[in-house]
Amino acid sequence: MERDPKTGTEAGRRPTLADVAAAAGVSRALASIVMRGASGASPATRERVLETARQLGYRPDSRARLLRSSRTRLLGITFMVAEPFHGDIVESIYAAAEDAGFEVLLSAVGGRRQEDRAVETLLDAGVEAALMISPSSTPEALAVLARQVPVISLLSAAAVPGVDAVRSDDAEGIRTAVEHLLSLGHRDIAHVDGGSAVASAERRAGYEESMRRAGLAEYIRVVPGGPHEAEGIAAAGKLFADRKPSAVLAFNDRCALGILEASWRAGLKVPDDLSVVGYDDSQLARLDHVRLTTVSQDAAGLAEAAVGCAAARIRTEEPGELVLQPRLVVRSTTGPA
Amino acid sequence: MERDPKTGTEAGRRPTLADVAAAAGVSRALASIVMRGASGASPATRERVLETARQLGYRPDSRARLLRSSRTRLLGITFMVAEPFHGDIVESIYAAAEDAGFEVLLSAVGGRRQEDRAVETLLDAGVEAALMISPSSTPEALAVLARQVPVISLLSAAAVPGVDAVRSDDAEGIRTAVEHLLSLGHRDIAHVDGGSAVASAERRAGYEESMRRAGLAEYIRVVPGGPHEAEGIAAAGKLFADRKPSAVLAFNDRCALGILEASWRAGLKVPDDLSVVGYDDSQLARLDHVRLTTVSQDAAGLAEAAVGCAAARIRTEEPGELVLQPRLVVRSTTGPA
DNA sequence: CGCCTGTTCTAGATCGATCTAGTTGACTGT
DNA sequence: ACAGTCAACTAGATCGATCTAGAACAGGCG
Repeated sequence: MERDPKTGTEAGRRPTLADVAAAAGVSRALASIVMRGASGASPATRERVLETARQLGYRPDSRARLLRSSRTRLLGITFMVAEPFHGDIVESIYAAAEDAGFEVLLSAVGGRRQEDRAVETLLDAGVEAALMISPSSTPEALAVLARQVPVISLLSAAAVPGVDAVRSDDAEGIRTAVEHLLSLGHRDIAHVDGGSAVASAERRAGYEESMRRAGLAEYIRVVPGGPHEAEGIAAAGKLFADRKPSAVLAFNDRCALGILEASWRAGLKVPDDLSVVGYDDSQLARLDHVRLTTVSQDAAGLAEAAVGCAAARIRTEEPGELVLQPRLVVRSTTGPA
Repeated sequence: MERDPKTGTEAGRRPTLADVAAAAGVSRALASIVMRGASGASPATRERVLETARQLGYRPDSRARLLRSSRTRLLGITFMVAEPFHGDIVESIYAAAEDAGFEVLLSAVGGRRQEDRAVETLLDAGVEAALMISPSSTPEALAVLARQVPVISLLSAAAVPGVDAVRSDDAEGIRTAVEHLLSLGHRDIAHVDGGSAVASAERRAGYEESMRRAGLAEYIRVVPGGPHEAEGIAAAGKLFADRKPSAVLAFNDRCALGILEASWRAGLKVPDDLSVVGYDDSQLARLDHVRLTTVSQDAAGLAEAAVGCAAARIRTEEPGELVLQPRLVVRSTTGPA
């Protein structure tokens, strides 16, 4: 077996804490104290150990660390690869988790792979909490899960005791969108809903109430839609065939994109002939050629709240439900009536 | 501490292998043999141990298993959350890995989080190989990485010794697309390239050669583009202002989508006034309202090849570069000239 | 009966870290 | 000078699995 004459450790193998300790002339325990920044080491030794660690290229083996300590500092996330907005949130969670001193483990849901399998993988890896984006499991399954590990549901209001939820106030989001359209002089404002998707009911209710409060009850028109482009297109077709409104509130960005495409194909100019508002402020909405006016769910804010919520739960506090205020982002798909 | 009278293990805690062994009346070692399906246990004991494990709801702790054994059976993947086609591949890798007996660990690249950080996380978790989708690291960085762990580069031909590459034959893919258009009677076929994106040069070269070979050298027209919708739109604008071709070959699906949108907005009918071909066969292309004719990179095939390649590398030292043949998927955006 | 072969099973070391319970030695106050 | 306090450090147990080496026991054969 080859050995590095300087360090005495085998070549090719990853250096361990014991190697660092031996090279620095201290015990493993002290080296451990230094590596995790705990108190109990003199500044001089600390410096020396850190320096030898750097020289050897030491990186702690997370498996061993996790095995021993109960605090794994690991957050698990389940998400759907096909959902752009999930991707936005995942990116923000990485940032928020890093700031909070957590590592992140991802587990994708979709296709052949079901949510329960995804969560199981995370648990086996030893995560301290599971952040589930738009969980599709039954309340019962979530409740069972929540007994093993703190569970935070993102984007959907989990009516399960023991499961915390972080989401934004959908009714309020829709209200700001309606107000924006009103201020532009629109009155004939239709809504394409999300069908059976999560949060669809809340958004529809928000739309209806906002319209009524503005004295536009007679203009209320809800067209059945869904969370994907195709459903937006179909809904737009129905809408145009019936009576073209001056503005449409879509269930989400993808649905709005469908409406935009249907408009272009029908030769309608946006926003001159039709104003369109989406929901989510996903990457899609921000693309140069779309520039969709949309209600921002503030992925960064949601992510930060979710990570904070997880951290609180791990400390055995009781956070419960957290509702963020959404914010309207005006871009180029809305204009005067 | 509460104890379950039946099993003798503490309530609330996850049962360990020792608990199972005690409950079944065998040694830990034997229980281990049974759990991992190794030989050396009588059928009767095997059955008994498995049954008690099931009753206790035992799940092996992967951290402990991984710590001890060098075979972690863990594959790491780096990918970009914002790329739909990466999502397709990730889903397929999950399936392929499961069939091959591997677990999958995801690490997202993008935004604040760089590729080297993402890979480091995977290494710390103990993956046996790293599958990097469209790696953006420098060849030097990849080479350094490859000395620590088998690295498989997906979608881009890594010219780094020690790094295996799994990709599809881009020139061939473009060729089949050109032939499809020729058979429909098209002659004025333009190409919107991918700018500085990976594989852009290969596809452009494939286009030029196919055109020349068909005796259509005079029709060769390459418009600078890029891998996103906005760039497709801009290129289409330039193309239509100059002289509208009868068909366009886009660098990828997102670029093709941009061209489609520009066409709709310009009042052009697809495929009557213009045929459009994409590349990737991502989810985007399959959406009902898009139905894009595209060159399929066969995410499932790539994933399977990559996982197989990783498995081979882990066992020994062989594979090198693997090139798959792409396949044209004809949908609704191409028609007779 | 004794020797050999092979199967079934177990004790104990081990992976790389953390954590508990000390030990050591310097410094303080009376 | 002596007990008491505190910071700096260490030995050894520990987490939950795997793995090695060898024990116990069966059956087959001369």
